[in-house]
Amino acid sequence: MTPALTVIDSTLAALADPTRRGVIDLLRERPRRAGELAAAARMSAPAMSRHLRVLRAGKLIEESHPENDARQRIYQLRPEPFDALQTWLEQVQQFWTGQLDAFKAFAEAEH
Amino acid sequence: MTPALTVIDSTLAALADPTRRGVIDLLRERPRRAGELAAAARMSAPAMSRHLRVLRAGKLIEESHPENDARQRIYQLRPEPFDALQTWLEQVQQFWTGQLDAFKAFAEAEH
DNA sequence: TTAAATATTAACCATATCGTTAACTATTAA
DNA sequence: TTAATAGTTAACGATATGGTTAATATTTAA
Repeated sequence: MTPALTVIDSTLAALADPTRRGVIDLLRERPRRAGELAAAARMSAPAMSRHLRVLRAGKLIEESHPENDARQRIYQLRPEPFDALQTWLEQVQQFWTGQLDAFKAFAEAEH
Repeated sequence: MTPALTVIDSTLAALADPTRRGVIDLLRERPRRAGELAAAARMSAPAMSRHLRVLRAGKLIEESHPENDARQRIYQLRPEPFDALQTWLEQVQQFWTGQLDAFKAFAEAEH
């Protein structure tokens, strides 16, 4: 069993949760504070905090502080894991061309 | 919180497990029997059977019987969920162009 | 300097997930 | 028709996941 790359493992694990995909959707528009995200998900701050930790660990988001208030944490998307996932997806999708090849070989053998 | 499409929910949930991604990788080459997949994953047949059920439920794979032996079940990949996932991924990745727009607007306001 | 605000980590609980072995169904082979 | 084969479903246990509230920094405001 070829182990799929560990990189996309944390990415897919992070994306498997609907709350975290909701965060991704929100961050597509613009960076947001942790509190905003918790409110948007109608969820306690600690619960969101842990989701953000998972997204951070998978490097899907990054954290920063606004210059005026060091208590707040602003989160924004990072493109790399999505790029890596897309690369893997494209590989998988090539199975279809492989299917064509297999059919071609089958037709050859058949003739 | 915009709920991300339910379609990709079962897809991502299915892909979040490394064993199931291993199955996907194997099926990229060619269709396989349930028993082959269990052996490749060094896992009991019941365990693999349930992974296959998850992949089937998400329509990532489909089942068929060989014409000569109706006991066996052959599994092969289905492209649709991967296509849907790629579409979602592309939408997410457009956040980057959005970021550029935001920067442009910021620069305008700055001038 | 004391209180409020922002967010995290800690502790806890309910449920889901993933593996095992045992039991069962369906089909093929002896 | 009886036994073997291929696979699934059932039952169970260990661990992971995701939510809650309480406690803990840390920074800002009064």
